[in-house]
Amino acid sequence: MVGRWRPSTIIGPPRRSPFLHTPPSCFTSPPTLPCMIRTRFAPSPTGYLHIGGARTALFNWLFARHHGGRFVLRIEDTDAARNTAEADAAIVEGLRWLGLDWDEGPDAGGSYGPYRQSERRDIYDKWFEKLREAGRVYEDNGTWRFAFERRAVTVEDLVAGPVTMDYADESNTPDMVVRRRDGSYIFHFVNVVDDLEMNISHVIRGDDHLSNTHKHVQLFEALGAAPPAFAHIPLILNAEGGKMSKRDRGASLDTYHREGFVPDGVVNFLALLGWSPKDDTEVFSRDELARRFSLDGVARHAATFDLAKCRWFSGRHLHQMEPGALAEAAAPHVAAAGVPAPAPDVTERVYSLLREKAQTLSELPPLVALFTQDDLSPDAAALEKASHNPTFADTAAALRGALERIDEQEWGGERIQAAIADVAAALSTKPGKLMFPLRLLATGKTGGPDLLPLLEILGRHRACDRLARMETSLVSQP
RNA sequence: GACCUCUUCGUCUAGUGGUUAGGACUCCGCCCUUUCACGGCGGCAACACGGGUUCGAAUCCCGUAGAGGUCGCCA
Repeated sequence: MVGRWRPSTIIGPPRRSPFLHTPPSCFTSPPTLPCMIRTRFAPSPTGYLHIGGARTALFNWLFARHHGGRFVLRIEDTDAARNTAEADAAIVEGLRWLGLDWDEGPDAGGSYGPYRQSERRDIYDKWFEKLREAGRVYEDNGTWRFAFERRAVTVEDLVAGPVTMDYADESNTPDMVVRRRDGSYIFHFVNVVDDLEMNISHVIRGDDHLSNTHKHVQLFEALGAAPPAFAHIPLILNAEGGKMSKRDRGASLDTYHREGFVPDGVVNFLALLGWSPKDDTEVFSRDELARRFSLDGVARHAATFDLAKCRWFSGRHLHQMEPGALAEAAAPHVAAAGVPAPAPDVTERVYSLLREKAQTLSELPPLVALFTQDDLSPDAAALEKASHNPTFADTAAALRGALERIDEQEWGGERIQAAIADVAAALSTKPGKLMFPLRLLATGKTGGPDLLPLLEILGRHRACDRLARMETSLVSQP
């Protein structure tokens, strides 16, 4: 495809063509080596990391990692009025939680810093002077406007393809303010200067910047630089098909953190929201995504956010977690729910039993409670099941009696199973028929982890104690 | 309003002139099972609309409608 960027073909100096932007240039030498891919995520700290921003960051990260390039974090905090340190932290925390590590940034250093726009004033002044010397800006009521070339400009977008804007039509494209009365600079200018100064090779950003790109290309040209390659990724829409706003559930990334979504699952979900591997594979690790990611697979159309599917991806990744890692990840949620953590010696067993029962970490506390809380009371469904079983009282008594007769030293899955078989024989029924009543007695729930291992982990004393208490609650029903 | 972009099951998507339009989530049914899940099998469900081009169009062209974006001393 014309204008598509091919690493192997980029070997000489940048091509200069003021009105047809052909991406990208390779600034580095020696020219025989493929040029360094450098992408950046440039959020404005507004108090939270938006789900769309998170995906933009992800795509930039995936592209850089795929090509062995560098991923840069740059904070666009030129609007002092609404930027705060806390807002700054929210973005960093969000990216860390997703596992998107950056090679250069405010806290990571790098040779293109500083990485906060509020600290780059001198750099902007320098480039603005260059613009003035070139006669491309003029003063207007105290501000400084950039004079566009009044011609058609075509951007070869790596996702959208060629997009032409006719700058001869001034009504749509008035010369833009680049410098405010107070001497500060506006977004378009600082954004271009920073991408230029930081040697960004590929600008991967939201579709909402597609129309801005023609302005940026003109700015790059006026600054005497070859523009980077551009790739505009489609926006994320809310469940109603409208633009995702901060009011929408799930718009802020920390929601997923708080609600116990597994970060790998969220990454997987986000990657497939607008990008396709072009086959039927759905579940990817972060590394697999990086290996397979390509701008060719990025869709042109916006995608509607579906929380249920995100939950499913979380579940798929949760099911694959090692019990120890799962325990660690679940611990804060378990603690927050006021549920005691399992004893260290049984932690891995507990979590390997619970692993496939949950899709998110926040579903785990009530399941962990089955192992660590003895003052459980039967839920409504359990009460109903027991009350509808005319022989429940007899069965319960027999089961409790049989388990109580097991010697402390012999307590274990096999011995319990034998006891159940004895009761089954005495009651002329099948052992399998007794499992459900026993579950009701042991947990007060109609569902849950494997019963025998659960009883084994509980130990004879706690198990029998529960049986007795639960029998009272379940049998004394009207 | 002008300009730019988009439009395949409810949702995420595959599909680049010839397919029974495929997969996934959700939902429903069955199987597995000591329960709940997991898993397996099956089902419901889509080419926005109208014109062309073509032997043949989801795929190419034109138009219409709808949606989104840009047009700020916000980013």
